[in-house]
Amino acid sequence: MRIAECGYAFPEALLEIYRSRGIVELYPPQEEAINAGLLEGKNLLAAIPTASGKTLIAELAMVRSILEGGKALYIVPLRALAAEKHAEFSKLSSVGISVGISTGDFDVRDEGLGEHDIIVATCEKVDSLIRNGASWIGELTCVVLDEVHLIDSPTRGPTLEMTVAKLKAMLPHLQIVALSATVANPEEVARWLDANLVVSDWRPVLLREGVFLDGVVEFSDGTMRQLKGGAEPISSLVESTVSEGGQCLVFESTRQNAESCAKRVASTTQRTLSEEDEQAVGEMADQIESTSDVLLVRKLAACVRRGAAFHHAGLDAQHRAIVERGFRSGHIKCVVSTPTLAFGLNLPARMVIIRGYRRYDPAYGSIPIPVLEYKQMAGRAGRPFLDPYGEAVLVAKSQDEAAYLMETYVRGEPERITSKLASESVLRSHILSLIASGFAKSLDGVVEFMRGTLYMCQQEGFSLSFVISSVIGVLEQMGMLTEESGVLVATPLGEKVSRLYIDPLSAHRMVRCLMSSIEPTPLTLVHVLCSTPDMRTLYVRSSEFDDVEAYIEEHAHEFYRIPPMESGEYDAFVREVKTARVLLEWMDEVPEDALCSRYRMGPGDIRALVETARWLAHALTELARLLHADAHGLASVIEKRMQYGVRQELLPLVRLKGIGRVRARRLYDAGYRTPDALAHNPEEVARIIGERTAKKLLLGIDVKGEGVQPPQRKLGEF
DNA sequence: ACTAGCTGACTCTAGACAGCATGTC
DNA sequence: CTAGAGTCAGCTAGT
Repeated sequence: MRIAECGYAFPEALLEIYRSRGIVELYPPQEEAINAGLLEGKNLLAAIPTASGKTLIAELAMVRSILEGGKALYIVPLRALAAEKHAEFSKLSSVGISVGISTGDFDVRDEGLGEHDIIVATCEKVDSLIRNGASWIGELTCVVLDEVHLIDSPTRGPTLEMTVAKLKAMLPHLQIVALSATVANPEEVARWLDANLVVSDWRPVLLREGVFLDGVVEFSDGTMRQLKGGAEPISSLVESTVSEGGQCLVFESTRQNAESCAKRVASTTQRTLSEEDEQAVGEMADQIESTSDVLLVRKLAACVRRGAAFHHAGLDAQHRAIVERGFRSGHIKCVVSTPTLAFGLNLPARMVIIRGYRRYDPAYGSIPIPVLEYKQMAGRAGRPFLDPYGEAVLVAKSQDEAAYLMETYVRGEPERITSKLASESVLRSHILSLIASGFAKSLDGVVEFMRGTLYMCQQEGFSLSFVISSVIGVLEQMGMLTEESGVLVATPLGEKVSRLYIDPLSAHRMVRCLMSSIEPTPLTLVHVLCSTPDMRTLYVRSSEFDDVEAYIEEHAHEFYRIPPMESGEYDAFVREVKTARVLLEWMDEVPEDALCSRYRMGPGDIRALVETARWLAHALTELARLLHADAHGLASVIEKRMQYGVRQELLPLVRLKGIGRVRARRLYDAGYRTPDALAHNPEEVARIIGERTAKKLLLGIDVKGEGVQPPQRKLGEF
């Protein structure tokens, strides 16, 4: 079927956009989706492989919906994915469709958001927007759920499920288009969504899957490939692909393995670099080196310079972006990644090598990854239009293991996905929000609402009411819900907690600390943040244990509560304290590279930690305000100090655009304490922070003392 | 007296969403 | 539904 003959009269301008991208004929799964009523507003679940044209299915549905006068919402699981989709849909601007994005770190102003035709957002953000009463939600006519199989995740799945249930309750005529990887039970999910189902394993590029053992790859179709012998397994696989002009993506299970593998592979890729590659790769390496002195970053630069790279969450966003761009442009020949890339961005390669098929899980030890995850990774192999085929290879070390891998993964079927909603810890937060936002007014109301969830579809005849009533009881005890003449309502505290989007238990911890008699210090408050379930605490190595304990003893009077040493809580407490200590050092201006080497973390880890702490510090400040607690002032200072990583005396300076923790400290030590003081001595300021920065800075300071003017944004600076 | 090299016990392990109001070195 | 790479102390054999 041609896109122009799909039975819906799309405007010529849109067809022209598609033609220019080479899209004329629809892929078979896309045709099936249209036959299943996609363009008649029917709900649809498409369970099809990566790269088989999911995005176009969603796009056509959204565009149709908008042409009929509606509005569309595209829900993704990751911020990086939101940015990617936002960029992609922005191409529709030439047909008059505008696209907005809303995630925690990037937001096109909230009121403005509703004016767009398509809005891309993470599911947590959508939930938050609903809780905060964004009015444009009511205008939606089409919602796309990207990567719905995420519903299986114990941590993130329930949010998606509840958000969908809320949307369905608010908008009975909403068209839902769900996109999923191949799973064992798509019918169940389709039934939940009341959707027609399209299942297909069609791919635009041939995919061969196989297992590597002792220099030979055995593919599932029975063919074998002998590799040039001798070399280390990954290098010989990389060699075979790269020498023929392809690229490789390697999945490892730990960061350390990823780094050392990238280093080994780099000596192979180096030999294949063309002159142009060398030039491009050298520039990227210089760019990476210029940003940071951290050992990890230098290692990365060294790999990139030789045409390989590693990719994991210890790198911060800018480094990851350089690696991703370098790989897409073809100059970086091989990327070795931890699971960061398994779910995240769309980075296809001719060959995907799965080296680490086991993953450590604190509860079970080392366990094999789910088949579903393997299929996701393998599906990355083969770039449409660019590669003649794709290959996915698992690496085995013995005959037995090879047979196991072939059986389990290559020939195996992916698992069922199941709702993870029925746990008290996730229900706590969601039940509070149901009552605070008016979706339910009683125990029965909550139970009734739950009928709209996947959980109730999968567990028919099973009741959640026991857990729900116990959770309501807990929320009442915490003072977040009360019953007034038979109707459940949220207290002002409960209302606030729901909007702040934190776990009620986190809020409860904060409230108890704020109401206690202790005279709080920064450590007291930062530790409370670290003791909440919303904060992921750092691992304490056995070699660090004594040190942290000594710190606890020294600061014993500053903690709101110290669990007894024999209790099961004590280990968790030690982790909280270590985490608090790192954050306090950040707020005391310890340099990034010192933190990285002292605690064996990467810049990305620090950024993530600080970001979470700042979010919780904001919540703490708001709760202190609500409760008129004495600690409000201190909490608010901590929130700002956390944001910038500075001592209190730098706060006036750091508010200025272009001035961060390092420059602010230099200026302060030179005697400049306020923005005003800077304006009076431009020459010396220029000497301290450099001329260009100083010029940009002084443009923003109004000498007459009327404060800071809106900054002039420079285009194309990056 | 010193040390390269080996052995075995022990250690350690992936990722990433949310508020609010604007911009690092 | 519990692995495997890395690290380090302690030992030995060789210089």
